[in-house]
Amino acid sequence: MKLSTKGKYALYTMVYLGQKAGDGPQSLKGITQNILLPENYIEQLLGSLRRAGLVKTVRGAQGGYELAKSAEEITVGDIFDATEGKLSLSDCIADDAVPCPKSSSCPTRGVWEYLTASINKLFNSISLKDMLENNMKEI
Amino acid sequence: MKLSTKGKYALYTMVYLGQKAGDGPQSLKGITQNILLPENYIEQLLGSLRRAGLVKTVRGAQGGYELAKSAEEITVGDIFDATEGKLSLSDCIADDAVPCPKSSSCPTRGVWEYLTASINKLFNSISLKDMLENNMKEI
DNA sequence: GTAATCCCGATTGATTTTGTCGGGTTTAGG
DNA sequence: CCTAAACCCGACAAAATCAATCGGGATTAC
Repeated sequence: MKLSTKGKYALYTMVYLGQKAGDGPQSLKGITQNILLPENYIEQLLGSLRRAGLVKTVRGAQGGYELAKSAEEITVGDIFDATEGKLSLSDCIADDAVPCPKSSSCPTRGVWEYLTASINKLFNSISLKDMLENNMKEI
Repeated sequence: MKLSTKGKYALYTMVYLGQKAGDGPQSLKGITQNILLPENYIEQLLGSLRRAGLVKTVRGAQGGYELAKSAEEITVGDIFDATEGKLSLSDCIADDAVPCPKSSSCPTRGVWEYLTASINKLFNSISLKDMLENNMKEI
């Protein structure tokens, strides 16, 4: 079980924007020169983050990206959802899943639901602020 | 973020073997006719489960697969580890990772460690017995 | 007007996933 | 001993996904 690089890169990007919060919009070029990741790829991720309402953009010259809300209001779960798509351990409980014919009797269904809920709760319990302050130990 | 079908199929298979515990070895053909998954593919997964010490096999005619230990002693984490490989949200903290040059200052490192530990704990907290008895609610 | 910058869809190469296949080995039962 | 049932295993292949790359369009500060 792995996370794709999207979630990982998006987290790096958001941490960087968090560090620069209040300093005005950060250009894509500036961001990627700092976090050392492919410019065009990060651009795509920033698009997802924008559409999810996590960053806002200023277009045109001197434009760039910045956090759309405070670091307390953004969670790891928000960032993963925006870039990796909703957590889905088993299709049978995904939002758009066709109902499985044996769903009522399936002995693993409860497990998927429980695991999905637990992991989502975990992801949503960590804010960008926690990361910036390196608060992981006490959570 | 998704689990591959390996972990999912392996869970189905193990639940089936748990239901048949005590009834002697179950043939691959019998297993897959019940859980309705591709025979040759499940065979591969059973190989991984065997090498991980979760199932044991009886070779030759009338042979088959059965749990190698009691359902209490097998966890979801064991099954996922055996079939999907160790949980790895970020390479930088994997066992075989080359140490990242900026590891000490990386603000996301703590997050990966915390998330990985939490999810592993979650996976290890659910036994095959819990699944068989549908005990998820109370965990 | 122009350069800086974001926006976005299409395409591509690499990798991983999800199987399939063929033959080898083991063993119960007659 | 023979045979059929069954596991074992490595190689192969199709499909899907990932990780970018690219080219051009739209917006705006100066």
